[in-house]
Amino acid sequence: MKRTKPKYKQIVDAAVIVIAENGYHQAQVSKIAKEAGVADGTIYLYFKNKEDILISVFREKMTIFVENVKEILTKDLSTSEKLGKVVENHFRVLQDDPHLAIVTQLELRQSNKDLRFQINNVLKEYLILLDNLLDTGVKNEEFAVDLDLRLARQMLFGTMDETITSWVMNEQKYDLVSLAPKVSKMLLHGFQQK
Amino acid sequence: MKRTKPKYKQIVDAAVIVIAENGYHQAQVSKIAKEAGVADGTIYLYFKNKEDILISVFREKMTIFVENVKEILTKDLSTSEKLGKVVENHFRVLQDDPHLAIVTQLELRQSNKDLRFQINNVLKEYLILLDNLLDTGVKNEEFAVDLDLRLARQMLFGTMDETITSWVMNEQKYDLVSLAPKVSKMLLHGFQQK
Amino acid sequence: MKRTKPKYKQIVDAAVIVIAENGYHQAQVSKIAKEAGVADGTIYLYFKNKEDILISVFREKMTIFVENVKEILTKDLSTSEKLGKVVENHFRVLQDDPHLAIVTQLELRQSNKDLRFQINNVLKEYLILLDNLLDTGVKNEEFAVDLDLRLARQMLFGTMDETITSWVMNEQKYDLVSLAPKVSKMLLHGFQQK
Amino acid sequence: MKRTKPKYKQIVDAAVIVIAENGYHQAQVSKIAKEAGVADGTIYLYFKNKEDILISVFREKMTIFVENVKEILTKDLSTSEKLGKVVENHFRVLQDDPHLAIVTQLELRQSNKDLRFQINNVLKEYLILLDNLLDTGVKNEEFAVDLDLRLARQMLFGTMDETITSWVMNEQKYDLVSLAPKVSKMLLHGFQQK
DNA sequence: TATGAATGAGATTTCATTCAT
DNA sequence: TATGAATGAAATCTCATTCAT
Repeated sequence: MKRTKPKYKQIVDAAVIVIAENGYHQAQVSKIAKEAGVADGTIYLYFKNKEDILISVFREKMTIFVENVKEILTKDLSTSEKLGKVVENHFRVLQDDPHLAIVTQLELRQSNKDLRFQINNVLKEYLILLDNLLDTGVKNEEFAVDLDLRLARQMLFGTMDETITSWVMNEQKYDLVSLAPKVSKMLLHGFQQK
Repeated sequence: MKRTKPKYKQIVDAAVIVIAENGYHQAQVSKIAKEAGVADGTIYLYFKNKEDILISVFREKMTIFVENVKEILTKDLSTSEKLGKVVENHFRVLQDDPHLAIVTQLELRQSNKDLRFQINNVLKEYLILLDNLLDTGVKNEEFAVDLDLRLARQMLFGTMDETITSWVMNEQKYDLVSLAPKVSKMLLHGFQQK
Repeated sequence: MKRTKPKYKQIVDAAVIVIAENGYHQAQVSKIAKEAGVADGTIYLYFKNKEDILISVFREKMTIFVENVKEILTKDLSTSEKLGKVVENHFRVLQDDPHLAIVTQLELRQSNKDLRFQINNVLKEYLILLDNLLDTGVKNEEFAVDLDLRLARQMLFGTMDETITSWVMNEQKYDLVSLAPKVSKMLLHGFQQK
Repeated sequence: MKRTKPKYKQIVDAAVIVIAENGYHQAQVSKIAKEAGVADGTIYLYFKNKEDILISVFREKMTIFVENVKEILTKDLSTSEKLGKVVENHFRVLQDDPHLAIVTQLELRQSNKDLRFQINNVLKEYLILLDNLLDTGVKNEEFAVDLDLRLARQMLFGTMDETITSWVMNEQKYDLVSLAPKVSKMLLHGFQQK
């Protein structure tokens, strides 16, 4: 279960491609192995089972979101500006990796409850960062003092998620990132409630 | 493929129960048949295949949402007030039918891409009503004139959806309907953008 | 799990043939199904899993031994004569069904500990009958009064088992049943210990 | 394929431990290698394949039995007394090495027919010694003149084997060696048939 | 000699769907 | 209409063995 060796990364990347191109239920281990250029059995030197591959895909890729957002949060910007950057980042990461967008928005949701539970655990770290951001906005009075943090975060995440899913289901035909400012603007107005 | 005979409804209702109680992947046709009190083969006199049962579940239940929203839209209320009623209705219908909430928010999402595309088609009628509502709000200047209708609707639906999913994943432990006013308030501020 | 329908018996009989001809580890479910003239899946309408087929083979066939011995025990014969008949019966049943002999003496012993534990449970009924026979012989003073029943039964069963296994490993080349009198005679002398 | 180097013995001993503790089917080559403190690949410098390890286990351990029996046969004792010593030796060797008892009586019997045929070949040397002993007993008229040597040996070995297997399956809870005199006595009466 | 990462063949079981009755 | 026994395709994972170092 070495998570640093290049072969580990090879397999994770192969999994994203195979799932995106074949769909969750047609992403057999043998297909992933072939795409990664290894034998079927080799997969099991790096992953406990198939579910472990999928959760790893999500964990590895989620890192990008989390790292980026962490960096944004350290910047010398207003909370509103930071929120704008967060939305833009979320859209950009997925627009830049169309395979990943399909996997996170459509395919990985077909997983069973167990796997989704694990995915949610990974997601939690990201959601906490969003919570922190919103909390800061309330504290420094950029957002309404009586803002319900949980609802606000659900609005933030739900809006981004639905926007991206629609974009993916429309076959990524339009430019997602360019919608970020409008989305941020609406969300900010919602949070400001002056 | 008679959709009026009582047995048709029996099977749809059985499907909701079986899926809610066993989960999507454990909802075998034979279980649904047993719950409905018919033989496995009988299912296929009323439904083309398993997918057809699931899409029917969604279609039948969606009717409630659509009927309620249509009625709300005919009322003599401001667009903002109507939007509040729509959010409350969405929350109330699912709070009143916990099985249905589990099925729509968690279980049916595990279906494959094909089925989800079909579900989205059924959903479209509901989304169009939301679009109409938002459009009216823009036209009568309750909402910002430059509101991007599609994004606004994605924010509206995405927020409601994420809020309900969180509630279901928290085992429906708190009162969902009582959150509706706060959610509406945030959304309205977002749409007004004065 | 119908154990009376003809298909159940068909599958058990097919299993004996397939195991005898291919060996335990080459007796795939699909081979058994083919030999029985049913689809692979049909097996699972009658058996919980593969292990259940194998234990059923043993249980069904063991019945013959048990029935025969029970009948012998009711006869109006001396204990020594009954013991002779028991040995002869044991040899005859296996000589008459060469496939079964291979399965019980060689193939089924390759099963894992779990299955062997279950097989031993089935065997126990037969061993108890042997115990009863020996006990009667002690009580009516045909056998030594200080005979250790457990050891005596282990000698009885162990001798029969080893004799048959040797015969099977010699490809059943000689007449097994004709050896029964000599075997009984030795055993009886052992038990009598005058 | 050096059978003298210490690593060869290391591996054989490791195999006995691993099989006894994990069972035949859970005794993977990698486990044996680990227990022996060598790399998986190293095994194949000393053994042709896995089967070769197992047969070697049997061959190495069988030596103890054979040596002991050979020594007994040279002693200045009656055939009956020698037979008593042989039974006692057989019981004692296995009682003194509980791992070995489990391996020979339960685990190695799960091997496939091929391996068991090879094991029987190794066993043959031991069985020939038993044959010789019995033959001497006939020649010097301690045993019945018309004793069927093969059957007598099958009774001797089968009885010992069944007795030990029962003891192992009863988790070696009672003293096996102390049963030897009773077992010998029964066998001797069987062979004497006066 | 020794290593251990990589290989890849192979089989049980599930379950949507059919069809003879 | 209704039944339910029968079908059969399809995929994860293990582990003995190899071979480059």
